[in-house]
Amino acid sequence: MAAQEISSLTMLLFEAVGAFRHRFAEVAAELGLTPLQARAILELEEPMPMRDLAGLLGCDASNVTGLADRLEDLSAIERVPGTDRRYKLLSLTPDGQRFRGELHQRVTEGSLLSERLTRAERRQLGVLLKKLV
Amino acid sequence: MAAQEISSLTMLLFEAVGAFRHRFAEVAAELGLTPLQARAILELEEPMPMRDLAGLLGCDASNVTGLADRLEDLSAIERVPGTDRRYKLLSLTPDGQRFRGELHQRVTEGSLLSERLTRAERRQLGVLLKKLV
DNA sequence: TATTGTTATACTCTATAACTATA
DNA sequence: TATAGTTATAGAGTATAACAATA
Repeated sequence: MAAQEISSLTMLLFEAVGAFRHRFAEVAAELGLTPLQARAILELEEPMPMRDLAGLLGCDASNVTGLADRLEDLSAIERVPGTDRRYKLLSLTPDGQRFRGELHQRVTEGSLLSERLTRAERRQLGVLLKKLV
Repeated sequence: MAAQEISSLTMLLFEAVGAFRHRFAEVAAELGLTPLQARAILELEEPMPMRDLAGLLGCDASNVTGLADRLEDLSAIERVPGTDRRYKLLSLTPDGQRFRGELHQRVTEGSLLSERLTRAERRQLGVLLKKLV
């Protein structure tokens, strides 16, 4: 039945992401980062307003203040003024870029995505997930 | 490049699950449950040892003690002895079954999984996620 | 010895509400 | 008025370590 199907699939999604969450937390910890800090660094390919980062992280904007503070303490980012003076853009420093490169590499190494899925399946998964965000 | 692909897909997975997390938290709150309590109730289709539930929830077994305590306070579950006296099985009560039915229904209503994906795509997503857990 | 569950604890993540500054 | 960011706070989730009971 359909109802069962949807909620079972929702549970399955939660279970699946759990495995990634653990591995990701390990990788982040190896670099002295919390998982959320690591996610932020990976999302900051380009400088972006704090509010946009909150959107990508799926958390309230108020939480990004402290997150950005700690990333500044780590010399990973800096706040740069936007054209509109209300905005502060978060921009990776050279140290932040190095964090980002390390994260990319370590997240990739031994990922379930490469161990359990073929390239075609990963592409398929990407298409499906993009429809959901 | 492959490295980029894997970590981008990982980030996408985190972003996608975020939308579900918010909706799920709302539904749980409507019933006076925390998201984790709601997940536990949905996982407990059959009675299972506390440790097994920890596995499904992706958290340390130590956290299930307090979780089970609160679900007992809500009359949603009871601890029943297993054959091996070390085990305690968590079993839904009639109240717990009602919670479970409500959760199934509300999680399904207006789910992104039905709004954004076709039936075939949901089946596809299910196959891919099962390979990852 | 090994495994299940419990307790205590500390840290991380998260939302809400009230605030300031800018538009 | 509306929006971006900040601050303070409380609640939820999480792992670690040490422990008792059972196998």
